[in-house]
Amino acid sequence: MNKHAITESERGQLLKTTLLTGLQGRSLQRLLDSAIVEEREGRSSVFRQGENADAFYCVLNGYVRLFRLSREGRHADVRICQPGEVFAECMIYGGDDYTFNAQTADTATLARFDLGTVRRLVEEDSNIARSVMTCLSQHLIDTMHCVGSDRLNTAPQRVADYLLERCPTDRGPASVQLPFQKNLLAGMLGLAPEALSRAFSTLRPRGVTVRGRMIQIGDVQALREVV
Amino acid sequence: MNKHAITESERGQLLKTTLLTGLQGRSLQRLLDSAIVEEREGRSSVFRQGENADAFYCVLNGYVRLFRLSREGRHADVRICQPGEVFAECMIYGGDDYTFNAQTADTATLARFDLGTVRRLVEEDSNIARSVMTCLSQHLIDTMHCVGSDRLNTAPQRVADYLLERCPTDRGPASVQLPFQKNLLAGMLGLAPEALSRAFSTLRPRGVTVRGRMIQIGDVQALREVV
DNA sequence: CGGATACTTGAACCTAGTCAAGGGCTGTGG
DNA sequence: CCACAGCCCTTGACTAGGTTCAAGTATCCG
Repeated sequence: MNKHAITESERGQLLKTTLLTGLQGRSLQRLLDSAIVEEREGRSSVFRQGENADAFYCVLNGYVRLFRLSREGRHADVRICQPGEVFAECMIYGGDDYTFNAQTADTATLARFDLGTVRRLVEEDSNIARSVMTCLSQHLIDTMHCVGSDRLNTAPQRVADYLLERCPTDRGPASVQLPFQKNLLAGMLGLAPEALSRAFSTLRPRGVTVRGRMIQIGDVQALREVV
Repeated sequence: MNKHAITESERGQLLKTTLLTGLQGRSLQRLLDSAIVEEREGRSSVFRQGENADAFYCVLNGYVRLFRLSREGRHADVRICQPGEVFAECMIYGGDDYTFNAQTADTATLARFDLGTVRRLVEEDSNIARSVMTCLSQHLIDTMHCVGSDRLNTAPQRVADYLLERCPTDRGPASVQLPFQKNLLAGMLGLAPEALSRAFSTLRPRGVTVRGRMIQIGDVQALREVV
């Protein structure tokens, strides 16, 4: 792992993230100054469940899986973090130890924020506090949505949802380019890779064709009926 | 529904909640002053998904189901809120509309906090901001835990988890009194009521006996093996 | 071109949901 | 005090959806 201060281009990427996008001026500068950039290999552990929490992160490049392990060693993804997303910011005010594991999926670039430092900034600067609250709120809403979706929707419905959310158009044909391996998409939707494959097969009669990471949708309207 | 200002005994209950427990003095007083108490019938809707969000709540008495509906009308609980718990505080900084439904399970007493008022308090008072962040963080952690648990554990494992968390002892026999109907417990664990019944049956050979809301555990150690 | 990795497909199994019927508790009214 | 109605919970039978294991195919990368 390679650590360094923030470069100009990384600064640009950070500005687009949920955490920093509402900030300006001095607040922005203070938070940026507290970050360190880490280059990481694929499948490197960022932190483990039960470890003492000392930092949270923002993904600049690549993907990070947040997951839990059962005692028999089975593994379930809880969230897949994409570039621009923040994770483990719940540890700022959420207890001493990480409650899940984080691992890079591929080579990834992360901005690391020290928890102690950010706690101090949050106390002093209400703009930063607001950014953290916005971030937490959005994650909570998304995660509650995930619970509901897991409990209500079948695999093909979840896949259709995912495609429709990323669909540029409302009607007619469209295509969606997956930004990562199907493996990650499966984890994101709470499915085994095989189940994802089968879900795509189920959607084929509805006009969904898959070639590698490129998904063609015959008719967006028709796909909406599946959900 | 019956609305009124906070009585002395309700004030005492509120002080024990996640939101207020870290506050004192002026911060506490300001937040308390902004609340209104509502007495509600069983199965009364507190708010609906898609409605404009204008308040969040704290449960003083009774239980509240947070749930989502599928388009075919099926229903999935996302969280069951108990006395002392706050819900929908994610709407303070989380978007304009409620993203789920809230309904009382039985007659319930709720403290209602106006979102606009609390937003102002949060901006002005960093203690209140910290309380909100703590609350959001804990909910996010709990909800992520829920996703992981849904994806990793079977029904009997989830039931065993629930019992063990509420178990007064580490070893030997114990008993747990359910604070509500099994119906609610089923929703909390993401199960149909029938599945909860069957889960209890599965645990019977492991020394778990059920009579009404009273659950007897023969040996806590043995039950831990199930998980 | 070769090897590794990711993806797909098939088959057997298993968990949980659904529908339907029966048991048990509670509260009400005769 | 007993009978009955209503509700909640349990149980059974069936079904659908997903997991697991295993084998085969495609794809990527050296």
